[in-house]
Amino acid sequence: MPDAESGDRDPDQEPPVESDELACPECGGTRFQEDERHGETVCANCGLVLSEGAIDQGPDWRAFDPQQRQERARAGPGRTIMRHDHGLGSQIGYGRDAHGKNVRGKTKAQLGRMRRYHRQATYRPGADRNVVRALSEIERITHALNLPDTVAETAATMYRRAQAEGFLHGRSIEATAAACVYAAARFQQLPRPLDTVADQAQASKDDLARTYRRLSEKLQLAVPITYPADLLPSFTSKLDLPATVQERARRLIEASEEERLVGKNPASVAAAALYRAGQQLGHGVTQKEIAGAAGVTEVTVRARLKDLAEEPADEDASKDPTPDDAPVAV
DNA sequence: ATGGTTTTTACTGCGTC
DNA sequence: GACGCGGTAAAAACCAT
Repeated sequence: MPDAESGDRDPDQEPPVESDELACPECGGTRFQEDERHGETVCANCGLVLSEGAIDQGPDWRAFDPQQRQERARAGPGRTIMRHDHGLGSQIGYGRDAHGKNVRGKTKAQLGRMRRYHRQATYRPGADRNVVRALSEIERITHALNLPDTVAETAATMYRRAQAEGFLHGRSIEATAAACVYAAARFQQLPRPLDTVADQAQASKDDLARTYRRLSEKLQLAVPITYPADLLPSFTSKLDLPATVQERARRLIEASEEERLVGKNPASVAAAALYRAGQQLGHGVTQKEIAGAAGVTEVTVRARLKDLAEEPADEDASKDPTPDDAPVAV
């Protein structure tokens, strides 16, 4: 039976509910203040500016058909962290001036020179080329892990910070990029196990673990701990289990004694919970399958089964009031 | 480096299909 | 006999100090 206070877990930790999209990379806080005037989002806890220039990324015009779209478009795509120049680079075009007239002769030659200088000035081969490589690696890993673009963006921000602080010296871009994705995923409560990330990355697990550790030290990342429940969705979809199993697994974890689960690999806890929930609901998966999905061994799953509650916590009545109880007007 | 804890590896036995 | 499951012992990995 679950104890009375099982409803509110981790009393010492702030409940990560205020913002379900983001946690502050500095302090892990999840409460944010919007500074409209400056267009900034600021962590309410430590004051770190999380995003600035929070401009409306969409166009300021509307188009109702492709022709209007063509006519009204003035600017290129929106600002994005996923380009080495944030998508804001400028280019000097060919052939025509601002009035649409052809340019020739002296002016044309001048434009050519300007183009060359511009290119040389804006595209710094060293740093930017590496950023380009890192960003494409971040994007690749993120997608391979079925993580949303917001994770890639957080990872990209982290990577830039890492580079700005000289973290890259003597370290591989690939491992650092992967470490950023791993950390960013955890920040957004969409953790992936370390070895799952390593599988997709161009780095060994050891390499990734070491790099991640150093990275979080260097950037003072307050990465929130991984809750087993956060891993459930990923495993559930891997095994094609119904949502009811996932929900029951979540309640099984809730009903368990917390002391027995701390320090244990959260993936193993999630795996055991899904296994037991599946059994109880007649959607049996084998220990082998669930262990494979979670990246642990069957032995470990069995060990966790002993730590896990036998029966799920009480149904959260407030969440979905059962229609049967509702008074029926005749 | 060290020592405590957790996880993995390897192996065994039992029941079921 | 193959498979799933449960267990154990020892080695390996991990982590804080």
